[in-house]
Formats: sequence, structure tokens, C-alpha cells
Amino acid sequence: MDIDQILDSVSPIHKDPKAILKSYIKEVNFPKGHLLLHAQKCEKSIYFIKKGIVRAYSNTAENEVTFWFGKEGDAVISMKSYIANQPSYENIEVLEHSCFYEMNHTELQKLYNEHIEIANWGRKFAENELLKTEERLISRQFRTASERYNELLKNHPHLIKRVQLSHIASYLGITQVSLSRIRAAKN
Amino acid sequence: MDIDQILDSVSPIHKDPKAILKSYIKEVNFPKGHLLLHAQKCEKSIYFIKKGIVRAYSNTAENEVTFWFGKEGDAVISMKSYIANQPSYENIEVLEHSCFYEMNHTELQKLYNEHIEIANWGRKFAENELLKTEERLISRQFRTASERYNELLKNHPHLIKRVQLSHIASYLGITQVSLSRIRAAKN
DNA sequence: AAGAAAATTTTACAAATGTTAAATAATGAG
DNA sequence: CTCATTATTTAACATTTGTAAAATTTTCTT
Repeated sequence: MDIDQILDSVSPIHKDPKAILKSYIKEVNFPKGHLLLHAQKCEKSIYFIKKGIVRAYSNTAENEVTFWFGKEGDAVISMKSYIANQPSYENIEVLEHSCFYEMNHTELQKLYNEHIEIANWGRKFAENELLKTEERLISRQFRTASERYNELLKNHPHLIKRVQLSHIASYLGITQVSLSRIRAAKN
Repeated sequence: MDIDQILDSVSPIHKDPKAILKSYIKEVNFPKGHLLLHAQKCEKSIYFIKKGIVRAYSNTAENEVTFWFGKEGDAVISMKSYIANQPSYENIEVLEHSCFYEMNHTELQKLYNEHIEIANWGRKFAENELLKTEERLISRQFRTASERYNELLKNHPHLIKRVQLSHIASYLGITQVSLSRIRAAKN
């Protein structure tokens, strides 16, 4: 997915302000296993996935909890760092060799104060991410693990194949044994 | 909580653009039981709570699920309507006689395109709400019902007293019987 | 292709949560 | 203040989910 398409899918933006934005964006590659963002660390960059998949997780006292999967076109960002300049909640792990568009937070903030069209692009960016986060919250609050598993199968069929079931189980908030039972019940 | 304080707490804003914003805001009162927002309806207004408390809920096939409590200073809004111009997920019920600041979505959108400082205020508004929603999601994903109950006791002690336990149980994602057991275990 | 390592499923049992109904406590109307 | 209504807790039992460990399948390395 190329950068023009990604920027426009956030909110259509005219040629000139888009060129300004793009001049601050560079392409970077990372191998499978690389940590793109680090929990407890104040991150400086925002990424968009050009090609590949990633996983967000946090470590609790007992175990590791996966809570998001990112795919092409998705923004990879610590909102806590981007918005509040505070340490990230999440580790983001690259699940297969992937290519990203990278941009620096601070430079983006500066552009927000200089160009109204970029400010409104940034507003739409936050608004879109808000709707996605709300959707995730509602999914968790209203649907059973089994329903959410089917949702995942439907919305991210490619992902299931590439991600360990232990990660999917923790994403669903159940044990891997329970997930096995759900999967077994479908046959 | 007065409107200047609320607007500035979203993001400090200069006198002139703030005056423009305020010229579109009016004060409204509603009694206990009033429905401020309606699920399945495309809502036109955003509210800020001057005084009072509210509850967000949705009806599923079987039952009613409470998923948010709002208090003074909080924004009461259907993000789905505000951002995507689509029907609201939530009903918002006024839990005791309350006073709100009301503003129209469409007028706000217009201001975003005319004043860069208001555009950035709107960006910060979405960003702040995003952090709050993320916090709610993380709370649900990482903490047990019991921990979340204690969190609620700590952060909203006044609320617990004024809200039925059946609502709190559904907010925590457990049955009222389980909540009783949690409460009993603390004595 | 064979063997080792890792991932997934299955089993047996324990613990937690849900369901239904009854008992108790709190609230509100007259 | 009293009675009726509503809210909350408790009890008994059923169901679901978790835990630990073994069995099986898949993946990776050589």
C-alpha cells in the first residue's frame, strides 16, 4: 500500500499540504521479530504499514497479553507517547519481514500548528483511530470469546494463519486450552 | 464546572477562537431518566456535563449492557455520529437532574475548516477521548472484574452510591451475583 | 527424510462464574 | 410510620473456564 493511498484514506488531502507531509516521511524495513515500539519507553515515531503484519502486547506480572494485530495500511503508534508524551503501554513486534513509512511526532506536531489542512488531517487521524478503538472495546464488552474468534476469522483470515494460537487466545482473553475447545466445537 | 474551564481542559485556547466556539454553545437542563442520546439514531449534538452524572448503555438480544459512566467535565457524544455521521451505538441516560453545555456537530465541523486553532482544539479533543477509550480497553483486557471494581470504587466513589449494582455488574462484564460475591469478600 | 523442538490438542480434575430461586435489606408512596 | 415495591445478597446446583500434564501434530534443522 503506497503512502499517498494511506494518507488519503485517513482524510483526503490536497497536493501541496500532502507534499509537505510526505517530505517528512521515510521508508524503513524490519525483519521478523524486531521490536518497533517498546513498552515503558517514550516513543518518537509513528509508522504506517506498507507491507507486513505486527502484534501489540504487554507483559503483566504473570504473562504476556496480546491486544492488537496490525496489517497493511494500519498505523503503528503509541498513542500514549504521541498524545501525552508519556511511556508506551505496548510492545510492537514485527511478525514477518515488513516495510513501514516512518514519521517523527515532533515534526508532525509542528506542521499541525502551521497548516490548517494538516491540522484537520491530524484530527481525522485521531478520530478514525478513536472509532477503531471504540469498536475494539465494544467487541470485548458485548461479544463472547467464541464470537470474537469468528469475527477475527472473518476479518483477518490471512492473520490467523500467520500468528500463533497462544497470541490469539490472549487477544481473546482466554487460555489456549479454551481456544482449542472453541476450534474443536466448529468441526 | 464552567464552559471556559471545560474548553481549556481539552486544550488551552486563546480568547478570540474560544469566544467563537462559545457563541455556538448553549446551556440545557434535563431531569433524571431523560435519554440524551439514542442508540440507532444519528445524533446531531455534542454535550459537556456542567453538573450531574450519566450512563451509556446498549441493548443486546438478551439484556442491557452499561459500558460507561460520565461525570462533570466529561463529553457526552456518539463518536459514531460525530465522526462518521452514522447511527449511535449508545443510549445515554441522565441519572440525576443534570445541566449540560450543548453544541451542534455540523457547526463545529464548519469551524474546524475555518480556524486553525479550533481545528487543533478539535484534534486534541479527539486525541484525549482516544486516550480515555484506550485506557478503558486496557482496563478490560488486563484487569479482573474484581480489580476493575476496586478501580471504580477508587476513581468514582460518588458514582457507586448513585448507580444500581446491576448496572455496575454489567459494566464490569459479570453477573450481579458475582458482583455481590466480590463485595462480600471484602468484609 | 529423520529427529528434535515447538506448537497445538486432549484429558482429567479444580476453581470460578452463571442460573434460578429464596431470603433479606433498602427505598418510596400513601 | 407502615406496607408494598424494588434492590441486593445468599444458597444450591449446573455449566464454563482454568490448570497441569500428557499426547499428538506441525515445523524446523541438519
